[in-house]
Amino acid sequence: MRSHGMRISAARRLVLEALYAADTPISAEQIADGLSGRLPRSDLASVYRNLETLEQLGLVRHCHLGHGPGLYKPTGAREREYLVCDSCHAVSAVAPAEMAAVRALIFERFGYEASFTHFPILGLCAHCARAET
Amino acid sequence: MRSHGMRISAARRLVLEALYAADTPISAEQIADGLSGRLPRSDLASVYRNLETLEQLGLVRHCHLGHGPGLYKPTGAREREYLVCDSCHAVSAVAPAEMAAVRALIFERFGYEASFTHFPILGLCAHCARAET
DNA sequence: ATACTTGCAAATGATTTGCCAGTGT
DNA sequence: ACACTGGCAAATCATTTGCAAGTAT
Repeated sequence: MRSHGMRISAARRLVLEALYAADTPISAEQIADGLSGRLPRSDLASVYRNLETLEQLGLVRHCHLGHGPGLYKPTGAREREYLVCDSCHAVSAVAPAEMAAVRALIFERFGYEASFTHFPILGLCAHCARAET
Repeated sequence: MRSHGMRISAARRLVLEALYAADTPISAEQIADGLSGRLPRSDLASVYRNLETLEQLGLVRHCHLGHGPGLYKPTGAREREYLVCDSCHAVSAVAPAEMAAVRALIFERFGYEASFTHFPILGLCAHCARAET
């Protein structure tokens, strides 16, 4: 982080601590709220500014799993691809390896190097598909 | 439309005309602007209200192809699934049949009945992948 | 006649920007 | 010292809601 000419401040550290403390992607507001009291709160505008900076450095990414606010997560080993149910809105996070065959097929058919880390695959989950009929 | 107990008004007709006149999904604002003068303009709030009503009746759908506003399109025969390039933001619209194998593989692996009509498949298109190196 | 609709204004939610005081290096 | 940051307020963008006046049936 310092290696990018970036300074280390309390607010900055808190953003990263919140992201690493959470086990799912979280919103800027959750970070500013200190994860409901588990960490000190900080200013929402600064959180957004820091998230943007950290994202440009490649330390953070965000995704959109539905119609709510953007959700942020740290980059690195824990990378996940998402499936979200249209009906019950349940989120399934899978390791990229599990998605390899799907990505390969998309590449073969369309020439796209796809990833489902930003936008999820939307669809009916098995449970809701059964319930629909 | 009338069959759902819905009244036919000028504003309502304009929303549908705009959607059918466009050959790609368009934003509520483009509709309210009368497609840059090609149709009469109308009130943005009413456009949103009508889009919501029409969507509940299943006559209209919306999608999110990137970070801009939601984009609306009429339902029916012209249904398309989308791929969007992360780098150049080009949008490819493909007929559902072309995506059948991908959807089948996702179903087999994850039990999801996926569709890429609301959120697109994001990835690097062939051209940008080559350029990135 | 009556309930559904519109248009305008104001509210809301998410995110960004301006500015000046504070602080890391 | 100096440029980089934080906090607070205000601006912006997309969308929703309240309400009085207008209109389809």
